[in-house]
Amino acid sequence: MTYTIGEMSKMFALSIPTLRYYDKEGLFLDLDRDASGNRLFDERHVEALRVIECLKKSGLQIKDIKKFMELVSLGQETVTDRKEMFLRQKKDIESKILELENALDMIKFKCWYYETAEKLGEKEVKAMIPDELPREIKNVYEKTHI
Amino acid sequence: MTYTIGEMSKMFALSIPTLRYYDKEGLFLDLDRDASGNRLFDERHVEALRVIECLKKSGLQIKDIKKFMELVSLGQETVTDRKEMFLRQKKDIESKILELENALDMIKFKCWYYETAEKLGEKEVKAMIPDELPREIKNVYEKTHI
DNA sequence: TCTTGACCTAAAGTTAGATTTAGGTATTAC
DNA sequence: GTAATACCTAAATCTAACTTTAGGTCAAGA
Repeated sequence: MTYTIGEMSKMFALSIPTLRYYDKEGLFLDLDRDASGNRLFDERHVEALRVIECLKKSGLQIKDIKKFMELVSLGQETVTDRKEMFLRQKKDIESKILELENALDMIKFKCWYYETAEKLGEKEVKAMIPDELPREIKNVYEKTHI
Repeated sequence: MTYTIGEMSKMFALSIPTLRYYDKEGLFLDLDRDASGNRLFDERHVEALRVIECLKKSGLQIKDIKKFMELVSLGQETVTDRKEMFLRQKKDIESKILELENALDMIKFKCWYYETAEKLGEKEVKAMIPDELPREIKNVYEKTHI
């Protein structure tokens, strides 16, 4: 079963030029062409693209994803390198999640701040900081302010 | 209490040119200068920078952060707009966290895959997919494959 | 006095990740 | 036979967010 670039584009909601660009950057291994030169993607490329999307989300650059693909193409002897790359990426993404959770705390504080400012006015909310905050809000406030 | 650009730079681990760039882009309200033209930051700018860092993490562009700062400068009448911006940002960051958690599932699968491939060889691991995976791994595999 | 360090500006350069443009081929539908 | 559709390439352009460069001011210390 093979897929055209248009089918891949729909499957992953990525533009056709983006897929060509990924190909040019060396992200697809063993990407064959049909008689007229059109790319023929298959299940391996579908899986590759799943991994690419996930590595991109976790903050890896395209050139580093390419390096990973090169390791894949070298076969069994690079299994340990690849494992180590994913272990690094795991740590990386875990710390990204923590960072976002901190940002979320600040945002929750600001949501409370503006909801209260709508009712009482900004001056009054400011006067509540930091001692007269509701317990819940005091918590997130302290997490985000030293 | 005021701070020089160098002090702010250390406080937030941002380069001095970056702080000047943020200033040029209009991210700092009421940023005064001393007699020789040096920027004089104060507590308001410290708090602004905390918010800027957090909005940047949550994916907002500098021009949108600027728009928010413009709302702040318009005072009480924009409180509702600002509240709505933070509510949107809250949703946004929550979905970013979910996305990262999905990516993490894929990465956990790949960590298992390569750990097992180290022991048994890649061919053997591939043969275990999808029916003979350990329960835990089958779980994350299924979450990331259709 | 002079030099060191911290600041300033405007403008050019950089990088990643695409997107756009311009021109061309191959297949199918009418 | 021609028009629409889906693909192709190479090269130029774009955007965001900085960073670098080049040249200058100002105050303190040796």
